[in-house]
Amino acid sequence: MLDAAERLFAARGFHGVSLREITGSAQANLAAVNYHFDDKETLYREVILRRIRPLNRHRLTLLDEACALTDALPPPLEKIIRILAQPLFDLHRSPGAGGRAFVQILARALTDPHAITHPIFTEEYTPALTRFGQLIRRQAPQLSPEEFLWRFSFMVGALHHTLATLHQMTILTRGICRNDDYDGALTRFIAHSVATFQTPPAFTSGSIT
Amino acid sequence: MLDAAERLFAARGFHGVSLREITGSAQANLAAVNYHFDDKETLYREVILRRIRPLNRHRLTLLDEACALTDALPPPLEKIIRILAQPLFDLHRSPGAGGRAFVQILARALTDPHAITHPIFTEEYTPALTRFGQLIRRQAPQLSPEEFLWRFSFMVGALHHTLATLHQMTILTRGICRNDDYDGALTRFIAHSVATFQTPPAFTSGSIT
DNA sequence: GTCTATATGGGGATAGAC
DNA sequence: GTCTATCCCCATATAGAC
Repeated sequence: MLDAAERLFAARGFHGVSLREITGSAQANLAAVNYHFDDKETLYREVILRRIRPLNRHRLTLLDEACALTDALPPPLEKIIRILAQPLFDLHRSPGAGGRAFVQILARALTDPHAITHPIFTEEYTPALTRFGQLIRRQAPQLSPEEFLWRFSFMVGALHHTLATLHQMTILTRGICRNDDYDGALTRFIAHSVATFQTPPAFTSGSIT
Repeated sequence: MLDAAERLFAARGFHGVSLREITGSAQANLAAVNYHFDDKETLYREVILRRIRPLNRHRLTLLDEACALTDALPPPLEKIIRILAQPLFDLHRSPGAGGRAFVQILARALTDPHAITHPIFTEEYTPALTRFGQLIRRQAPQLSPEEFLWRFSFMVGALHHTLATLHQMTILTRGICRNDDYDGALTRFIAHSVATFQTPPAFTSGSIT
């Protein structure tokens, strides 16, 4: 049931899917949704929470392990960013369409402003991102806080956009980049992000102290 | 009418808005939509086309002018990327909420897979992006085609994600980056993207030339 | 041409049978 | 607990009055 909902919500969004389609696709009956979950919104929330909590737990565990290895120092940039990104790529390629559907929902939620999902992500996703941000920051002390945060936004955008469009890379690039080239995409994303934070501060045409 | 539709579609998506809300907000009556446009989908298309066509015309004009200045050579990277990005930032800050709403719709459409918008963007937006890609490519000959296209995807993601989340940067960064700092965001995006294409191929953890 | 009134279908939610 | 049948509302679209 959650699987069917996840797939349909990913494809057409919250308002684009009816409970009838979901229960039909899950070979359950209509009342089951309102019995097991309270209503459509709660179902949507459960679809997301089921994935997002283990995802961030997993990431933060890896991050703690990496921090333990380097003792007082933050882990290398390359490692932090891999821990941020790899679990998403793994979800995307995991068996069944569920992981990929979730990544689609995630990418959409990060750009949708007033979606029902907004509070969920503010509570469940942004804090984990912030933790990554803090560690990366310590490896990029040459950047002003402002400069750093804009670049962090660029990185987050690149990551989620790339995951959301991964399934059509073959067609978009006329076969040069392949949909299923997870390793290529991940490796290049990591290198790109490391460079993002290592590039020296640019000439600033305003504000900066 | 188009303005009202644009604002509401941006906030809640195609399925999340009813024609009643649109006509109510535009102080028109319900039947007007079906008279002036054929149906809801056509209205949505018109909302998008009204902005996207002038946007890309403007971009391509600027690009042609820039190419004319450098004769046979492609314009500098920094200039190409500014022409790509600045019109979107300008739209975002243009008077009224319309431009910002459109940018929101654009960002969503680029990550939504099966949305109604998909064919529109394949026809009206991707070709312009491709043109920019070709010119940037000539300024990044050291990259393999594959490497180049992944990085191009990162850049496109960073751009649209940044625009889609610009309105909440103040809150996300606790005041360090400001919602209305268009110049700061644009300048940094350009510098970031130039570096994206100038970073040497193979994975290196050293600093950038 | 514009708007009122309505047709027609589908939506979420639920009462009550089993 | 599970499912059927139904309630009631709201959606889009349109026919026909002015």
